[in-house]
Amino acid sequence: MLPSKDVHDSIEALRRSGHKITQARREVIETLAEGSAHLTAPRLVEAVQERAPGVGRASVYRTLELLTRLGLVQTCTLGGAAAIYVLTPTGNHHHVVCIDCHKTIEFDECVLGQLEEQLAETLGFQFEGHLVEMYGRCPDCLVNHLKADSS
Amino acid sequence: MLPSKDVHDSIEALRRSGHKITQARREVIETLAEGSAHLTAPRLVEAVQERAPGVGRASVYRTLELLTRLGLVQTCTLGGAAAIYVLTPTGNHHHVVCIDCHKTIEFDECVLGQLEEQLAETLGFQFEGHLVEMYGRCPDCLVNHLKADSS
DNA sequence: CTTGATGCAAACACTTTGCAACGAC
DNA sequence: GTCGTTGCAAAGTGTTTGCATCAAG
Repeated sequence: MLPSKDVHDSIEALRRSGHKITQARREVIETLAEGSAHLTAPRLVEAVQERAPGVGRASVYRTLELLTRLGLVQTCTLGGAAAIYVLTPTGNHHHVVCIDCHKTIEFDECVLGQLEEQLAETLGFQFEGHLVEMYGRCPDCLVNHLKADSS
Repeated sequence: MLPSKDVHDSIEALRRSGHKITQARREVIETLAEGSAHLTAPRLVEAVQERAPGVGRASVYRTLELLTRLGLVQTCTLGGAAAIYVLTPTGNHHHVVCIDCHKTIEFDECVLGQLEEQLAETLGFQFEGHLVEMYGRCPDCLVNHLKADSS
């Protein structure tokens, strides 16, 4: 996998905010960027240590905390109870999640610009990003669900 | 506090899906409904046990799992790492969160109807609800942030 | 060099599970 | 009376912290 734009942007942002670019941080960022992973913290630890066995659990947690604080990573739940970490240097993220099989699809269409303007005016907020999760049933699970209902 | 519509609706949904209405479940639902609480699981346990000292930790967790599975409760993160449980019998929830002081505001305006239709057509999903979180700085924190920048 | 960051291990916190007893229906 | 549900305590995971060492700038 080529070093993605997200990886580069995140590292630049880290540098600009006065933090050191260490191997541990680089590995965490690259792992997050890989195949738009939807990883919980424990699974991220696993994945990072697979690429770089030397990196400690604690560093992964500390890096997540840092990236989250800097706004480079967003957390979401995809309907579950565990936080999932997503690299989002742009600040925005949009998911469609199947409530039965938990399949997750990302999309880009964003209709929130107007809402953002409106809320900025009403509340005086200055927005930096947003997260949208849409819950429903995918075509496959929809069929099974309807079957189960009519039994 | 009057028994809210959300409480009533949730209990009815529980009953309809064939589950018993126990005191533990009632307490969890009422606690979630109270003052539109934004509680993590451990804080929910505390809050429930304050009203009803007899209710066990495990029952709170089991009730959360059940309510989530039935779609009566949604989880979100408000930008943090811990899941927060929100009673949403309607399936939808919208937050504005300050990334500095974590103040949270709920709003109702929803511009996602059109997007929902569009995605339903493209992906074949049937949607049951959605979650929106908008991250930014509240007016107070915005002032402090700009001050800090120019120092 | 300096100082922030790291890895480790231990402490701490959170969540799940097995099971006998209970209470909603 | 039945069987789903409960509370408890113990087991199992996940997360944080203190500290000596290391390496990025």
